[in-house]
Amino acid sequence: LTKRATITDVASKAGVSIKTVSRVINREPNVRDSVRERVLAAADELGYAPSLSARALAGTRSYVLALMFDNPSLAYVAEIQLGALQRCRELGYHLIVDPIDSAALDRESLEAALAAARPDGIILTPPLCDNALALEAIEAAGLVHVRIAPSGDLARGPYVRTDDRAAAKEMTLKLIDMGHETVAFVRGHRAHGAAAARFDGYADALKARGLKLDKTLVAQGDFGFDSGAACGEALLKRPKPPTAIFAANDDMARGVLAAAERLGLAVPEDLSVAGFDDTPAARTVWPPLTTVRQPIRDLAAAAVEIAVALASQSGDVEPSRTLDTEIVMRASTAPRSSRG
Amino acid sequence: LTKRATITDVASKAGVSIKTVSRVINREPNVRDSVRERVLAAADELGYAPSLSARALAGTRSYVLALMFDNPSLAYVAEIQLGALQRCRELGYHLIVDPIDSAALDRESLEAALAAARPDGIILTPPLCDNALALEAIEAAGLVHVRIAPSGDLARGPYVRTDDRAAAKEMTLKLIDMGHETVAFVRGHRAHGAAAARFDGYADALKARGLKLDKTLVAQGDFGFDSGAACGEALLKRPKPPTAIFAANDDMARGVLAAAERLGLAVPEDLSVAGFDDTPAARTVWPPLTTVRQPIRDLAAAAVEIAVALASQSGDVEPSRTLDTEIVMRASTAPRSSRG
DNA sequence: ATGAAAGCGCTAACAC
DNA sequence: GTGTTAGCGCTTTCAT
Repeated sequence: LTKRATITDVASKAGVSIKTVSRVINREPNVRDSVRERVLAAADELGYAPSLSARALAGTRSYVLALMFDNPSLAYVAEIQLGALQRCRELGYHLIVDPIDSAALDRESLEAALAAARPDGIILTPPLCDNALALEAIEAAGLVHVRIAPSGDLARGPYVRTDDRAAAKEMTLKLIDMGHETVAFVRGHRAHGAAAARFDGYADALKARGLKLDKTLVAQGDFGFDSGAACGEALLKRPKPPTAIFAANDDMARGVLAAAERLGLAVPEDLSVAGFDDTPAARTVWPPLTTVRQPIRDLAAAAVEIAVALASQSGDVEPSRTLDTEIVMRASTAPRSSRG
Repeated sequence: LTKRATITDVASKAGVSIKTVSRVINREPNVRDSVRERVLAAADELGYAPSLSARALAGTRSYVLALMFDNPSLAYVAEIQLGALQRCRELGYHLIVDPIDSAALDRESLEAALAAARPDGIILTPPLCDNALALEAIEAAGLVHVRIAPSGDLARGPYVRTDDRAAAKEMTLKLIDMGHETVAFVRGHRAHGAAAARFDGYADALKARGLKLDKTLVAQGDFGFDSGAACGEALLKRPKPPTAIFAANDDMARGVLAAAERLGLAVPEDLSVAGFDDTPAARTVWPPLTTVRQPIRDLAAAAVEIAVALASQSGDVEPSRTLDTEIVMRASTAPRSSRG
């Protein structure tokens, strides 16, 4: 491994002082264009890349962002990571990932985790982003933090999210407009903010079409596959079963699919099933699930952008953003048939 | 954010020089026990944690390990990460995760990725750990690397793995000993080394029970769900269909399950299905899959241990390890019934 | 608009 | 067994 070029190498090659190189690298003002170009050329030729360690040691920033999560969904976390990582690279930042055991969460271990890598900012995924203890510790440490898809308390600080309520409304409307008069809903975990928003969207849609909310058509799940199966079975065993079931996430929708199968119902001929999230499993299950796709990577990338901007205090960024979702129609839904 | 304690603070508090503190922190010899304890106590009281940046800048180690992967299975990568992260923390190391687009892999981008964060060592997951280009670049950079579950070329360098061949043999034996005379096999992707090992294990088992390998009972898949479904259908449509199908991974086993369902076969009454990997989906599919569990976290943790030991040249470590697998019996397999 | 000098917190090399 | 000194590559502060 050949030794890496340093700021001194670049400076002498460009015939300037290291401070000038520093200015150029950090996009600071007060450098003549001609000098700037010369420095840039020298840096490029030498393959110069500033040393993170030296920068962190000398300066106030660490050029590190931490992604903290306790999300049980591996697929979700993996997508978040990918999106965050990519934008971090583009911005010259490093990302450390920090799985948190929220069951054993205490102030001390949190502070230890924060102290370990002195990040410039923290990205929080749900449901950790709604954890009071975590938020308090981070705020007390005075660290920049950006929440991804927080449940509520939007005023508390920067966040990025999608409009789950609007998306759930749109999906429900699609089902109704396919001719399904009875669209049942399987709610998500009570503690999870997205669960409430998605249910509200379902209710919005019924209202918009002049249908009234039938509480016996709403089952309480917990976002897990098993709860979806149980809720699905309960709903389908009713005297007048629904012809469409909209579950608040894909895992529960897969559970509904399993229940339908056990009861000998054909999907989508006898029953339409829709999910939410567009997890990888939504595509591989049979029939493939109609669902709502969230731009998970984009959410993470946006969170990184905001965190970096906030940490470097570079001008004013919009500290929060709401991104669009997309409905993905697949084979698990169909217009209501005469059989249904 | 209150300023962090430095080595100087600890030194003055303990009444020694900073070098002595350094010795204690780095577990170097030549410190009296009484002094060591005094230093440790002072460090503890001050909440001292050495600055990564300063260490990296001054020393030869960076205290950073890189986890490079291009594995399409999010669940696998997530497990690997968890295991690696945990051990890294215990060893005072940091982990940076580095998703690689192996389709667009070239020497230049690889070197850039390696240069970006000057890690002390690299952990490679399959199939990246078998990528000649990647290995060459890393070796050329003179970096310590540990491969997780490499296909072959075990002499090339340190690795950790499980004995897939032995595990597949064991699973096949279980199926045979349940009374299944015709156990079919769905092979994994040709380029993936584990695929070959698992098939070999299947063949070993047949041989061990004096059965001869019937090539028409072996289907070629690619580790994907769809290939499993296709292979399953082909196998089950044979004049004399197998009563058990062992797929080389869970995704394909789920495909086989889907095929059986479409053909109206009950699992496990008409057909036993087994997979490999114990992915989360193996538990949530219906019926839950009998499969082989790999100690993925342990593999990652072992890889980290080896990498750190190698990077710090601390004594001699066994540079490679083979960990045990475990067979998980679930409802997708049953003794051969009269119906089968 | 540019530069000189002083550290940041630690390890390395050598004293004692 | 313990301490001293000189950097590592950068940012910061203050001159010019």
